[in-house]
Amino acid sequence: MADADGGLGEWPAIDLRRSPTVSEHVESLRDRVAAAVSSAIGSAWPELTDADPVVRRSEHADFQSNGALALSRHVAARPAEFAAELAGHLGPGGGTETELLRDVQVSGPGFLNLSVTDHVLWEQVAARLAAPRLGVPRGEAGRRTVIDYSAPNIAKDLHVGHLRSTVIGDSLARVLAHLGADVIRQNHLGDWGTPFGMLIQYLDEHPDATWHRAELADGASAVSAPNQLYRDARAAFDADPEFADRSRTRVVALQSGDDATVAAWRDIVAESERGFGEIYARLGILLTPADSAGESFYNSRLDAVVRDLRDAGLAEDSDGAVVVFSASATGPDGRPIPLILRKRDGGYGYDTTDLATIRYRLEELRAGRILYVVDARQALHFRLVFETARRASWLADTVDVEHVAFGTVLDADGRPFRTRAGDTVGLTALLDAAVERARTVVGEKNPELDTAELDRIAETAGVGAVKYAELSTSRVKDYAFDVDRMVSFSGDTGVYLQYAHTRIRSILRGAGDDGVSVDAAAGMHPAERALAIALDGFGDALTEVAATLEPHRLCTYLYDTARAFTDFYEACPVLTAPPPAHGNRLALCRLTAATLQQGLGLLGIEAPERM
RNA sequence: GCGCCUGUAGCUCAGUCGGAUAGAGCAGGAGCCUUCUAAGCUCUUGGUCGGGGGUUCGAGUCCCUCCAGGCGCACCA
Repeated sequence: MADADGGLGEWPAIDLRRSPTVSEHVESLRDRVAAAVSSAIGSAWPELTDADPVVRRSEHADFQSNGALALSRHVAARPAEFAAELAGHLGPGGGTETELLRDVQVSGPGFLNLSVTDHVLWEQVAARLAAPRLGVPRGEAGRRTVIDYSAPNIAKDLHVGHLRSTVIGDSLARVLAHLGADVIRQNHLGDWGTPFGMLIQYLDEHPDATWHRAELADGASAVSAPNQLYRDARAAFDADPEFADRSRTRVVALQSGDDATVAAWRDIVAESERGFGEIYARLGILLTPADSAGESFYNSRLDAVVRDLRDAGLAEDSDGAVVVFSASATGPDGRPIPLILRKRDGGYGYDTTDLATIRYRLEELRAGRILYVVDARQALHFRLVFETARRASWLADTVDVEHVAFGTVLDADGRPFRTRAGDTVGLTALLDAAVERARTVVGEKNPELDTAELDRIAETAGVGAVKYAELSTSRVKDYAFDVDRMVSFSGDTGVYLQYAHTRIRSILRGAGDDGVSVDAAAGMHPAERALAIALDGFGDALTEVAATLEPHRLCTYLYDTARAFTDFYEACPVLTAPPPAHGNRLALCRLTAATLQQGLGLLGIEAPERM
């Protein structure tokens, strides 16, 4: 399993013909080019100092600046004239950037096509290989970030509906931590409420029920055992009104702290958490019981939430309940929508609990950023919770609180998976199907693998395929759950990335342990250029993920990079190349392998040595 | 009724404060393994970017409006 930092190993020291300054942060070429253009704009038009030069990757050159199109009007020039003037302050024959830029061309209505020198590209490759963490900036350093994700219900199986929150939240935790954030993971378990009366009462009346993992026969799924208990108890609850009454009495006993009842509750929670732990381990999810802060954790804080909102004048009595009416949202009757702090029967619901979570994370965890990775259908709920927290002055403008929403998982018929209904696809069954498929494919492609390694690779590929399928599409859209597509191993899939990585490792094994020497004076094949430029953008991609909280941008980046490598692989022999191409290409291989391994690691996906 | 989200190739999806002929994958068609792993590569077929207005040098992207679908809106969480 990859560690929190993506599992990047040690790399041999490299020998540089022309040694650049080795620093932890290697500024990306895009940023360097942008700085050069910005500087040229400032020297040509002092009033435009600090204007955005709008430097992007380009199909027509290495980069392009679109700044002239928008900026020219500020100095009463035509865009093309502006661009031509700007070009004169850049590049060969112009300014002082001959080292960075080899070509500057005005094109179209005022685009500035910018190409960097081979020299500076090789230097970037060498610098990233030499730098810790591939030179990625620590842009999130010092920011304490709480991430709430996964949140399964005790005594129920994790199913496909939990997959998005779990996988997306985990990847965000990894990316933000890698960029230096102080990440605190929170697993908001559904570990409290009326179902527990039913479960505990059922156990009390059926002492012979076998639901602990230790009691199960070999081969039975320990994960499902508490779920079976839940189904049995539910069936009894629905069929027997007297049992239902006894269950309700049991809920009261739990809430009032009855020793035997609480002990039974703890037992059920602990057993379920062990089951979750098995799935998390298999999926490579970082969550541990230490990250659990479920509904029960907030019990002792709920009274204070109600009291303080009352004292603040925000809460009021309504129909026997205590509520806070929204200042911005209205319901079908035209009246403000309430958050229900205390129900008419005196109980608390999830409105109160989530107010307690945000308060705890602000006041006790001292968070600077709080992320709730939760289904998009909860959007209004979180809007009201955040609004109330602001009105109560718990939440200041300096803290970033976001509902990281994701679309609903639909079944093959386009209907949402129901949490409460049975017959959802369990995660274990899904993973087993993916791994089985992978086992077949791996066995065909690579028959000489022994059984143990075949099993290991199939697990890595199958689990990776499922996770990549969840991560590679944009968050907010609903999506149809399709097992066949998920375990498909061709095209834009996790397996493609893993496979690209293994091809590189194969080359590196063939090269032995030689140190890599980069000759920055050497020329570059077009495929080498494209690969080097792609590799240089790793930090930019990660920074974008941290800002947008969209891991699919990292997937897109890695796929593009793997494709660039594949082009290079087809066009540029490595082991048989003469110097200096041999060393330079080996350096590209090393950096690509490291970038893919690191990037996959930040998605929570392993990068195996062989497949 | 109000609010939020979505609408891009047959299917699944990308599309970077608005940028150059709208890109991938899958599926369909034609090729490529004496050469570092063919889970790959090359070529090819396929588009009124839901419709209509507007903003400007330029709109899939921003604004307005309509259409279609999904979700949410008091005591389940």
